[in-house]
Amino acid sequence: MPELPELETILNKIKVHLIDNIIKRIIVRKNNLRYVVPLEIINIYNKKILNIKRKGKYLLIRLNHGWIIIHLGMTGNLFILHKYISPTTHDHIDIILKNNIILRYNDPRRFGSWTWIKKIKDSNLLLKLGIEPLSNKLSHNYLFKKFKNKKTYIKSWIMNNKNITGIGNIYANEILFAAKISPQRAVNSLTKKEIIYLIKKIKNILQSAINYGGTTIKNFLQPDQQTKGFFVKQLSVYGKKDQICTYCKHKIQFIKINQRSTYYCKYCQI
DNA sequence: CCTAGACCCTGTACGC
DNA sequence: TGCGTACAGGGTCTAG
Repeated sequence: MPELPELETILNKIKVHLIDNIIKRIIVRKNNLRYVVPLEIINIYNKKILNIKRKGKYLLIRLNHGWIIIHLGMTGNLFILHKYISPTTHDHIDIILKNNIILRYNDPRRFGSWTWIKKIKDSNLLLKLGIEPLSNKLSHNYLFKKFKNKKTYIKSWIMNNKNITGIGNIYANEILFAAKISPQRAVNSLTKKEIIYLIKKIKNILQSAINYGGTTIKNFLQPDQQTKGFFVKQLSVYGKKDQICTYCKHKIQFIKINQRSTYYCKYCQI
């Protein structure tokens, strides 16, 4: 489910409730997520939250003795509750805050993870991550160097978090449509002009999706547990197999690339 | 190093 | 309506 724009939306909505607040305790109802939830998290009592930020698709909650690292996997969601509500089947973790606000983690498929690290530089998960797509590090020079002699499909490449963090399947499809580049192009075949245009579209699409509060296909809801992500109305190709391309009126194609659903227009995307 | 494929888990949508 | 199957926004691990 959640890619960079959804994570950014969640972060912006929850941080006002978390920063400088005190975690009274953490209730873990189910600890077998992608990784077993560690005791360092279960045993947190009366600790102040110093900061919270996003890196790629991870949320990093800073306490004075370490960091809680949250990944939402495919179906994870975080909600702010202003009063206690009985948990439902997949409400696996509650962070109980001092003023009885609760940050609740729901994740039906349990592909998400809650891990603990003492220092960022100790974290294998975080150190392997590539550059932030909305930062200045995403430049023509960077991509040109990385693309050299590589035949990887461009879609696989931009979705690989070791290259660029935060771009998942929905936005990879949308970005390549906007950039007019076929998802099956080998990265070393892209021209300078195409790379520059691609970078522009990566930034445009992600920023626009953040502005719309993310994309709700199935179950993504913003932390108020009611608001959906309205970027879904802006989608051009994702989920639109056999529908008509708005530019050329041909049908949107559907193929699989590395087992992931891929939608594109074979006339607009070269 | 790289890539493809299996796998983790539950919910749903669809065809018969 | 009920059942079986395929598929879903993520990432890791293994084999080749």
